[in-house]
Amino acid sequence: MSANSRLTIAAHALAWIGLYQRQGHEVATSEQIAPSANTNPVVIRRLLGDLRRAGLVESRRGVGAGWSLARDLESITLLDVYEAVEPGPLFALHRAAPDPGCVVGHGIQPAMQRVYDGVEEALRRELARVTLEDVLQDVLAAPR
Amino acid sequence: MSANSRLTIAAHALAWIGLYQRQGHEVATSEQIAPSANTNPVVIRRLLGDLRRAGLVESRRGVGAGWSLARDLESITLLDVYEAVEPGPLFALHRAAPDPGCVVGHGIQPAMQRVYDGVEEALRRELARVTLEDVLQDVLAAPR
DNA sequence: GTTGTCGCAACTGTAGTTGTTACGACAGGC
DNA sequence: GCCTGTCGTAACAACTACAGTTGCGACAAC
Repeated sequence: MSANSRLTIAAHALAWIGLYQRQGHEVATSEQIAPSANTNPVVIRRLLGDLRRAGLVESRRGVGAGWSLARDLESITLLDVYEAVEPGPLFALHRAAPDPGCVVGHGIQPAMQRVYDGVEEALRRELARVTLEDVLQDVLAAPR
Repeated sequence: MSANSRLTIAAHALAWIGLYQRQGHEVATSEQIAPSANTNPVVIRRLLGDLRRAGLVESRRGVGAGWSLARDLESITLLDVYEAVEPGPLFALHRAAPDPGCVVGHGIQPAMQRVYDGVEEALRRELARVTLEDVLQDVLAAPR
């Protein structure tokens, strides 16, 4: 289906900034992060812009500018990141409204919406269980 | 994100066939189902073709042909339908492989894959809880 | 004023989904 | 044998989403 990697790249950028700051640096630039994720600096800036609007990171402009975490990695869950970078619902209802004169067409949308609400809730619970600190520790524990 | 309605339309078609058969008809045609879902018969045939490959419906050709359920609505869960019509994973990893020389780039993919496996498992559990009989009953209970 | 970086708009390329047309394959009725 | 209705499937266009790229203005430190 979607094959959308926004959440992956956003988590990558946050873990990178967190690790970089622990090594004593103040800020990280999109030009530093981009090669690690093998993408373009503008892609990083777009995603970090979403995260800034959600209050997860801060940016400074001018010479010596860059990005820094607004909250600890322990306090940021993947659900926070997901909500910041993924706008729409997981599953869509009918693109064009079904026939309201048909019994099925009339009742199917609320029925499916209830199911989809439950599915999204389960997905959110699962994402909320993992913090970015967990992700970073898992990354650092990877075999060389 | 994806805004993909394949699961919705597939469930709609199955509920429609199930209800139609309970009204005493042998088979339903894609031309009958399509107007109820407000889409094209070929879209219905494509989705029902996926469901036939998964063993959920059967099709007959020739005059008087059409589609019929291969299993009871009670025994078909939305997970069965999801697996039949949705090919790929929910979240993708990096489109281009991250820098293996960077600590984060090296360890991020297995770390995120573990998270995504858990999320998909939660989604599957949730979809498996709902049968198409549940959906049809919910549809029939909708206010007029 | 020079420099380095973000902020953002514009455009392209690629892929997935949907909608549509067309036509062959098949099976039943005449 | 021919006609008819339906599936099966290919081909194509339209639309959307995301990724990638370029360009340039805004801003702040020096």
